[in-house]
Amino acid sequence: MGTPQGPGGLPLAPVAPRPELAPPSPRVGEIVAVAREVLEKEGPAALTMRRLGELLGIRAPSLYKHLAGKTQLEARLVDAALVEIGDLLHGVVDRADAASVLGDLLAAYRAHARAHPNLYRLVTSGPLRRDQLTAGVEDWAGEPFYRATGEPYLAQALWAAAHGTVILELDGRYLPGSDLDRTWAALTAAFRRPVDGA
Amino acid sequence: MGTPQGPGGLPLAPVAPRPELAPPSPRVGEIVAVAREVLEKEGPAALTMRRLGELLGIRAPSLYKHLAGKTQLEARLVDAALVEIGDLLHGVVDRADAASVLGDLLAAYRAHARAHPNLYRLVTSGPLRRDQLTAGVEDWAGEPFYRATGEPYLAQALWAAAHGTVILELDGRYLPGSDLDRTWAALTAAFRRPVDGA
DNA sequence: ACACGGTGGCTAACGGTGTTAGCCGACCCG
DNA sequence: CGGGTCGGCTAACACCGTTAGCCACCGTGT
Repeated sequence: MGTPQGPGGLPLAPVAPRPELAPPSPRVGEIVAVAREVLEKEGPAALTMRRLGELLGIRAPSLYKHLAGKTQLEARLVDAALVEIGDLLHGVVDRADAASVLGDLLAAYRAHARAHPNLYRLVTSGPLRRDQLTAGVEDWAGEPFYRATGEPYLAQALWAAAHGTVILELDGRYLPGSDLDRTWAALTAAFRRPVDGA
Repeated sequence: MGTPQGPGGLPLAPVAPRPELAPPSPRVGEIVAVAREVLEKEGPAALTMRRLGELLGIRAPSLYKHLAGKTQLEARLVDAALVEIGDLLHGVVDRADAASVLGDLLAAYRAHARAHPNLYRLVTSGPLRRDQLTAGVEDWAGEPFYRATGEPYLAQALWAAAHGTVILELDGRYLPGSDLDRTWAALTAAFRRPVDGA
């Protein structure tokens, strides 16, 4: 079984609908935007209700007039980030041909995570409160891996492997001096091999 | 290149020395033991200086007579856990033959993480403070992946993939209803393939 | 024109966290 | 018997998320 192909030898077309996020009130949108900036530029420890208030010219308790709590705020960030990464990866798969999908997909996944490490960590680590998220957004973000592999469990394994590889990179867990490009090449080769053969 | 084999067709012998943890004072050992129990049985949120003091019949500030701080305590836990998992995985590789190493190794890794989810999370997530750890313990714990693959970067990729797959499992991140055994089978197959061929 | 109600600020406060300072009793050793 | 170290204690600090309650403003309906 090779890479799944739609008409013209292309990878599978998307099947999950692109989710539409509920548009937040202007003030909420502003808060979420500031929160994202704080998270990305100052790190997770700085993502504090008081810090957000400070940047918004407001006291921390006033934030609760707009948001139910910090976890809901984080859910908004996760929501938006999932759509963003879903768009990115779908676009990559759209543009790739059967021979290069896998490498392109992994490269894009890695690049995005490295460009937004704190956001990536927020999205992917710890238990996920699905009830706080927009329905379908998770499927949308993960689907490119299915489009690239054509088999749901291989897709999950690929996604999980990519996640593991990138999160360890972000956290600096590899042995010092490692050439991470080679690690990624080894990972890509492992998942490409079944495609070459058979 | 197939699975690396030592004399008799076995996987590579260990090369990193098994690290010897500095024996803590009795009281420190007691604290670390209680901390581990709290972490595993009550979760990371309960791993609190005050909670530890309570269980030890002591006030939280008194803990600082024995430990430099919470991060050092966590480092002790990580240290011990790394040795433990290293022993486990080395033992698996010792007992396995070339055909089954990979599957056995991944199965053992997964089983250990699922048996101690909170400890596993502590060990593997977030930035690693190498200066707080016993030298060599990281190498020791990771080496079984090298022994099973014979190539350092393939070993890193395999470890990373295993980590990603298991951490998403622990955090309940896969789509509801997924048969995780199949995901693991897909992962194992991806890394076994290069061994079969060539 | 006036009262009303919602919106979105505010302060004060609570219970929780890790951590520091400083006190002091007990114990061991010279 | 004196002194030092060890290991407990209380008080306190700064910070966290969060709640309660107050109030000014502003748009709307009568």
